[in-house]
Amino acid sequence: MLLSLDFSSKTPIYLQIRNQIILGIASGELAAGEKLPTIRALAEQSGVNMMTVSKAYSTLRQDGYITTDRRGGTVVTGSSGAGGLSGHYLGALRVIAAEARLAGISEEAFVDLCRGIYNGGVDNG
Amino acid sequence: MLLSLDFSSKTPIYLQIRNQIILGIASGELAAGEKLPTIRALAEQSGVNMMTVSKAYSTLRQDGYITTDRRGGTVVTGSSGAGGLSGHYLGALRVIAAEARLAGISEEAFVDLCRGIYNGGVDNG
Amino acid sequence: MLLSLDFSSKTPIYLQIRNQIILGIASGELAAGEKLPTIRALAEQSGVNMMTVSKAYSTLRQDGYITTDRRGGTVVTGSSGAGGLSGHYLGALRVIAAEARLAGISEEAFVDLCRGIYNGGVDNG
Amino acid sequence: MLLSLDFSSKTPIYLQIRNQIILGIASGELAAGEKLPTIRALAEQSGVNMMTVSKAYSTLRQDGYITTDRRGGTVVTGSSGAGGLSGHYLGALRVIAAEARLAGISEEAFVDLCRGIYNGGVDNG
DNA sequence: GTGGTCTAGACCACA
DNA sequence: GTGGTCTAGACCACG
Repeated sequence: MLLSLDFSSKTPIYLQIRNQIILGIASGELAAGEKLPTIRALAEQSGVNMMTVSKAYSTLRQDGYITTDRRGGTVVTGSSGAGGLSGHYLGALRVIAAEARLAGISEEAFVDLCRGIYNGGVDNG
Repeated sequence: MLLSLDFSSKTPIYLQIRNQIILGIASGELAAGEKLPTIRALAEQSGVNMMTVSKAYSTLRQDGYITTDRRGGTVVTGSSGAGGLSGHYLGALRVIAAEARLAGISEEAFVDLCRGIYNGGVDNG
Repeated sequence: MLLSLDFSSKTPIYLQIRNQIILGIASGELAAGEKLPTIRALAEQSGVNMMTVSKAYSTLRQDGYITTDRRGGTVVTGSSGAGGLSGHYLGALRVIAAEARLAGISEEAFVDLCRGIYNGGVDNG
Repeated sequence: MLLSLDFSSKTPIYLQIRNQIILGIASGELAAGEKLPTIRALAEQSGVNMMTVSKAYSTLRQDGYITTDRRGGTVVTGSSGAGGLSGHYLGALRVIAAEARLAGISEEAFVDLCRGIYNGGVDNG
């Protein structure tokens, strides 16, 4: 599991870490029960501060994607407890769909794109 | 075209304005050629700073959704110049799809959701 | 609204801030809609770091006690969205009740204590 | 007396052990004079480090709930030496009551809850 | 001027 | 050795 961070991106680093870990879990690259690197290790390996990684882990923990065992170590849970997409994501989807429409993407093309992405296709992170 | 802004939202106000205008265009509520309110008018009506509206209009202009003619009028173009979704949106879609998967949403449910949203269903903005 | 922090306490400073603000809201000292001090102001006034106050505000925001208006300022919401006490608090109550029993406090004395505290009595923070 | 420990809980393991033993004493499951398992036995049975159990026993001993005789046996005392709730617990109660208020729990509901918990009701540990 | 984010250190409780 | 917490600075997006 290697992270590729864009330090000049507008999305905060801790969110980039969070997102890539979620993608890793969804793609199966990170199996449920698997141990994540320690905060220190991931921070050094990625060239960011411990607290940044810590914040990423905190949000993942809050959303139920990972749990930290007090005896040391952070482990992948495998699924959020939620039963549906949050309203925030629905709003984002709505805007994306609108932009797609205006960019001339047909309904079928858009739906195919969504299906492909759901199945892990459409490479590059 | 009434804007509903959430001042306690995590998304910046100027982006909320931008997004809602894009949604308005995509839904047909704002027709191509239609004139948008002046910055001052929209700012007053919405209770936000003029700079904020200005920034929203700027990004819309940059993306080709609106144009400003010499006399200062702002009109809807009707479609972005882009031929596809920007990489930023692809990344967002990828994360949304991953979260959906982990929330237990099946491929078909997700695709149906995307189709519904593309067609303007799934209410509330 | 003055905070009294115990820097040698075992409970983290950000939690002490959080707790005292919750107590302030419940006691009515902080009315719903009232503006809280800025992070910087509270940090300086209390002699702690900005990030510590920031963390306190973040947790309060997550629990629905306050909201931050993007136009600047943090405002008291007045009530958490929750409908009941979290399991964590139930566990804590259980231990407290057990300790009270073993300390020789009778059922009525304990219940009276709880009632008094609910009504804001039993002074000192 | 079986311990159920949550290694992903925010409360330290040694405190979970301590709390459950106190609950056991208060509920009568652990009678005064009864012998507790050795540190080693409890550690092995629970899958935690001996140091952790040792720390739990130490705090219990400090608070007067158990005593250790010369031969190493640890027995239940049956009541803390204290005559009232410690200030720490009063503070915790105050916060819990405030949160309950803000969560919309009425005085009577809260008092009933406290009474029920004092009497050992409201299941699950 | 506001909050959000990040850094480079540091200390401490826990196990 | 692990995560949690804190500090004293700093930069940036937003409004």
